[in-house]
Amino acid sequence: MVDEMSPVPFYVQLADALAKQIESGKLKPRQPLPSESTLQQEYGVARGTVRSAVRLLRERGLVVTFTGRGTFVSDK
Amino acid sequence: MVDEMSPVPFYVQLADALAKQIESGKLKPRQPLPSESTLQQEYGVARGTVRSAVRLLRERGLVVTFTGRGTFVSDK
DNA sequence: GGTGATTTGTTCGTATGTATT
DNA sequence: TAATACATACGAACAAATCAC
Repeated sequence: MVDEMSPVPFYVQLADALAKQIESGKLKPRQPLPSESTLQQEYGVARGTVRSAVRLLRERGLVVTFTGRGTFVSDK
Repeated sequence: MVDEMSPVPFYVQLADALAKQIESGKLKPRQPLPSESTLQQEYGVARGTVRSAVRLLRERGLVVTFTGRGTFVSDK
């Protein structure tokens, strides 16, 4: 879930949470992230918020996304 | 782009620019306007500003808007 | 090959909050 | 106070690509 009281935007909180899972090895290279719909439900946010978070991860080079397939942890 | 120094609000400048393209025939009846997101980037303004501009055009009967599809130049 | 479900991509609709003028 | 402008966040509809069967 996301911290409603934090001044940090939800999409940044979510991006940070996912980045942590990637850096800790919980999500490994080439492995898929949960789908947008799954992340929506797990974190209790709207799809647009999930997409903003994933966009950040993409901009940081942590993940790559393919239409119709999903988003995957980048190779290092 | 929009003129930061002008006393005219951004959304009015943008509406005028689009109206000009419609009246000049550069944007023809039934043709779609650029999306809100495209106009944001092209003119360097926020989405709310784009929406205010398009609202003006709608009030003038120059365009019609459909959810999930876009905004189109009105038939005359 | 075909159909339906899943997943991401794109678009507009709406509401709230903040800052500035 | 009111108008402008930006950012965030929700929802809805539709499209394109892929997958499962």
